[in-house]
Amino acid sequence: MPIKHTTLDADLLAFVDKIGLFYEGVGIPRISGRIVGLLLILENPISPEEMSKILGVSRSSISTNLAVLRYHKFAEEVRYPGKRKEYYKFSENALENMMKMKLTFYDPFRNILQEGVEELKSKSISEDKINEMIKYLDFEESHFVLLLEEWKAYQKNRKKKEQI
Amino acid sequence: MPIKHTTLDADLLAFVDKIGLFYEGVGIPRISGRIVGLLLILENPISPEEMSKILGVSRSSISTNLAVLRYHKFAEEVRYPGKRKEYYKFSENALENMMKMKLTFYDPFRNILQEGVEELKSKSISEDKINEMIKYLDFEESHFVLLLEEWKAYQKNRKKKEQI
DNA sequence: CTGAAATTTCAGTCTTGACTGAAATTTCAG
DNA sequence: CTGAAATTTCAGTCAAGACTGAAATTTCAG
Repeated sequence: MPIKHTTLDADLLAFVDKIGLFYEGVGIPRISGRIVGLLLILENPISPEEMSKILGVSRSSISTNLAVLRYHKFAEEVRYPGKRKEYYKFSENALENMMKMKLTFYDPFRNILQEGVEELKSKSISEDKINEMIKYLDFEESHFVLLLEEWKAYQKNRKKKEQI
Repeated sequence: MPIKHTTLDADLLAFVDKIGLFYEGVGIPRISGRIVGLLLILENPISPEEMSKILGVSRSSISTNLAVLRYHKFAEEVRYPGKRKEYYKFSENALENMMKMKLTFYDPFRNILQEGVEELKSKSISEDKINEMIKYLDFEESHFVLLLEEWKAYQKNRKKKEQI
């Protein structure tokens, strides 16, 4: 049975808003950030309807922002049998998904550089700076692969400990 | 003596524009991206005046965009004695600087989370998701430190080879 | 199946911030 | 020092996109 969330303590709301501001500064809609903040502090899943009320934001805006959070696997849907409403929680593997996103973040950029170097060989351009950048991106990607592995291992280990 | 850059082959301009579009997609002004592209392919430093002409962008816009590229140590000023103009090149340590930026990128976010967990202890919030996120950020940062070290070592080694 | 309850979509508004041109300021060659 | 040549700043314009409310669509409890 889902829990009802009606309002939020001013301090908690402030916390949620700070996260929203950070998101905005990084070019991600502020409401997305505020939803993330909300999901972070709440123990139980919350419905879009409730988010709308707590954050003072239109229901439709919640809907579109949830769509992208869902798409990036940051927020996860939860359903309760007998209830028609959707509920959301902070995704189980949100952090792992976050890392995976970063892993492929520069792929399009790398493609541009790679194609550039290949197609523009004839022209009188300086290739070395571009090649160095490609090298750097590969370097970074390979490290993210390692980071991802280690994080997963760390998580697995941590969950084992919790069970004891 | 600086070299004059007047126009750019259509293909090269297309390459430069693609980089601009990637930047825009990531929330960075497109012109910044186009300047970076320009600096990447050119062998020799270029003046803001020339950038303005080649990119078809107002002189003032070049100026403000250069200011942020300079601030982030992506572009580097070059002066020629006897010439009043400034010239710019892709910064020598641009990639290293890029990495350093990433290293501190999440610091403000981490602070928000940390303060949140401390100040909001009394309230009935779920701390574990926040703590896990902090853990993740620390994890990522420590890996970036390693990455930075390795990149510097790689660079040093590469430069030694070149000298031979 | 049905229709009430919910979510999503979409056209329109509003806000933010990128870009421009003109004015102010700075920088040096002479 | 001087002033011409360059850069920077700033007010104003414009465009992109975040947010809203209403309409369309989807989803299930009954």
